[in-house]
Amino acid sequence: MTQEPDHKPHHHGDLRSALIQAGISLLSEGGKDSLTLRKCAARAGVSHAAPAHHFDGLGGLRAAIAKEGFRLFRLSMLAACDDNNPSDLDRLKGICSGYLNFAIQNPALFELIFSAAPLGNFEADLQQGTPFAYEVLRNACAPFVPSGQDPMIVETQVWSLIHGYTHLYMAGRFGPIDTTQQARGPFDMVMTLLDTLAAPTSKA
Amino acid sequence: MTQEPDHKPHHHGDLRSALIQAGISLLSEGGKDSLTLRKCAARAGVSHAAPAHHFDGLGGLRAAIAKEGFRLFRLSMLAACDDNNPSDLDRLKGICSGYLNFAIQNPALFELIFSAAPLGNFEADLQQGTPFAYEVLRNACAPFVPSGQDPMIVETQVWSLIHGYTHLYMAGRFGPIDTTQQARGPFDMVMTLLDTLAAPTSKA
DNA sequence: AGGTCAACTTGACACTGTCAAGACACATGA
DNA sequence: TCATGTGTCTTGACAGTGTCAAGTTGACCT
Repeated sequence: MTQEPDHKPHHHGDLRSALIQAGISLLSEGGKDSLTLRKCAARAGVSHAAPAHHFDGLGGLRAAIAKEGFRLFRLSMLAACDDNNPSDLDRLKGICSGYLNFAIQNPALFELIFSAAPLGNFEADLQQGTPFAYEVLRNACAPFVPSGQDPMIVETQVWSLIHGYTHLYMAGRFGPIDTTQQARGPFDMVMTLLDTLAAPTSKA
Repeated sequence: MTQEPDHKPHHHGDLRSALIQAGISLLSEGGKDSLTLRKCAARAGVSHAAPAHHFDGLGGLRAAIAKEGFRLFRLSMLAACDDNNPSDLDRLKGICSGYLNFAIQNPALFELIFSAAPLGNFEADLQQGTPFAYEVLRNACAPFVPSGQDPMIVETQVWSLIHGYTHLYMAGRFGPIDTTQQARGPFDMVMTLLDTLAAPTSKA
C-alpha cells in the first residue's frame, strides 16, 4: 500500500484509488457493463454505498477511471514509437499504432474514456502544464502543420482518421478482434492517407 | 421466431414496429439511457414483458432499432448530396456531410447503431441485394479506387475519417453541439484530406 | 364445439444507483 | 484528559431495471 500522503487516509487507507483500480479490473474482465458501484465496493471490501460517497455517483467514478485511463492511453501511444530516431511520418504513424493497440488491449476502458467525459479533458489538463494524452498527438502532428494554419486542423485530421479506424476495428468491421495485435485489418494501407501530409504541398 | 412482416397481427396489430418507434422516440427524447424495455412497453400500451418476448431481450430490441436506424442513416447521407451533378469529390464530401448531420440530429440513435451490432450489418444486407447504408459510401468512393486495389481500402479511409470526426464532434470536441448544423467545427478543412484521393497519384 | 398455438399478462426474482440516517474514527481545542 | 466536531463509511430502504416461469387470452383450424 505505498501511497502518497496527499489527501486524507482515514479508515481504509486509500479507498479512492482502490476503487479506481477495482473499476479498471472489472472493465477488463467483464466489459463495460461490469463496472458497477456495488461491484467496485465489494472488490475493495467496503459497503455498497461507499463509492457513491467518494465519487458523487456512478458518473463521478467513471470520470475518475477515465482520467486514469487517459494516463495509460498516453503511455501506450508513446510506447509504440520510441524506437530510435524515425522520420516524422513514421513517428506519427507509430502514435496511431499505439492508439489502436490501446483500444485492442483495453476495449472497455477505451470506450469509457471517450464516453465518460465531454472530451474537454483531452486538452484541458494540457493547458495546466500536465503532460497529457493530447500533447502526444499534438507533438507528433507539429511537423506537418503548414505555416500560418491552425495546428488543430492537422491534429483533427489525424485524430479523426485513427479514432474512426479504431472504432471500426473495435466494432468488428475487419473480423474478430485479435488481442495479439497481429491482425489489425488494413491498418497500414489506411494510414497511407497520411502520406499526403508529408508531401511538398501538392493539391490542384 | 417469426421475424418476417408477413403475418402476425394478432392482439395488438403491429406491436413489433410500434415498439421500435417507441424506442426511437425514447432515444431522441431522453438519450441512450432512456431506452428500456419497460418504457417501450408502456409507450406502446402493453405489459412490461411484451417487448422481451418479441425481441428476445433488450439486445434484440436494440438490434431491431439499429436496423431501422441504418435505414434513416442512409437517407440522411443521400439527402445531403443529391443536388444536381456535382463532381465525384463533392459528392463524396456530401455523403460525409450527411453522415455528420445524421449524428447531430439523432445523437442517441447514431450511437446505438454503431454499438448494438457487430457491424457486419453495415455490409451484410448489401450482399443480399438490399440497398443499405454501406452501399452509399461504397458508390461514392468508387471513382477514387486505384485500379487493382481493393475498394475496401479507400472506403475504410473515408469511413474512418468521417466516423472519427463525427465521434469527436459528438463528444463535444469542438464545443457544444449545434443542432442547426451551422457550427460543425473544422469540418470542411478536415475533409480536405480527401482531396488527395482525387490527385493524379502523387506520393514521393 | 373443441383443440392448438402464439401473443401477451402476471408475478416474482436479483441486481442496479441513490438517498437518508446513523455509527464510527480521527482531528481539534479546551 | 475530555468534549466537540467533521468527514468516512455503514445500514437500510426505495424505485427502477432485465429476465424468467407460469398463466391467460384470443385467433385460427379442423
